[in-house]
Amino acid sequence: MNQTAEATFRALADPTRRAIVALLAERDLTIGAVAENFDMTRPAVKKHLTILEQGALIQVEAKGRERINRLNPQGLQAVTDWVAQIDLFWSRRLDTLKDIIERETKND
Amino acid sequence: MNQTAEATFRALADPTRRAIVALLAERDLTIGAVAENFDMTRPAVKKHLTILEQGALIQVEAKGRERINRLNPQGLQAVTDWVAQIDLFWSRRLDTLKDIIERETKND
DNA sequence: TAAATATGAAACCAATAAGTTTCATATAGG
DNA sequence: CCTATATGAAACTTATTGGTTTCATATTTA
Repeated sequence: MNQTAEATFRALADPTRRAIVALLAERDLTIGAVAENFDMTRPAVKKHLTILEQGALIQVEAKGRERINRLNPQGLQAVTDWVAQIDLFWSRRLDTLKDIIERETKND
Repeated sequence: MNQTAEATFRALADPTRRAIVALLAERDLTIGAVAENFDMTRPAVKKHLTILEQGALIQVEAKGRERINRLNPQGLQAVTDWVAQIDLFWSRRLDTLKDIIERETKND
């Protein structure tokens, strides 16, 4: 597991941050616009956005005095990749079990 | 997002717990056997296992005085489902952008 | 049945996380 | 230029988390 995946899973642990990801999947938003969707202060939302950026889940583009927050699919890919790796181990194991059963059946 | 997914993301936030999931993808293990793989006390590992169970990432089977910990693919599925939903929003958005560009091109 | 083994659970501690308030800075607009 | 707007960042508070030690309980097994 690389450093980015570490930060990515940490970022997704919080429900507010997952909600922000869902918001940004639909449209790019400034920090203030994101904050309007939550019952907390703007600085709190800004902290969440920083953690999402560290987890490569969003990218931030400076545009004048605004900061445009945009979803970065690479972060989600890191999650998908990790799950796929676990699934691979798991399926190999099921295959082994199937082999064992088939071998035993053949010996009947 | 349902309650299980909430607990699942929380469970995966910790690197030790992700390592436990990777271990259990290869073979079922007792609590003690899991603990042998980490530089921490057995009670600490047991706490991690409890959190993984709450997140539906593992299932625990009592067998005499032992507790067999087994991977539960349903927990991973919850993660995959969430990512797929975000990807869906994102791809819809790209489609919309593509439509806009095509429409503009047609007007040239 | 007594000793060893595997686990459960409570009490406690230090670090981190999530939120707040407050103030500073940079850009837009009239 | 002056004011409003959008954000940055520090300091602080409280709750949660991840870990420990300690002791109790339930099964095996000699």
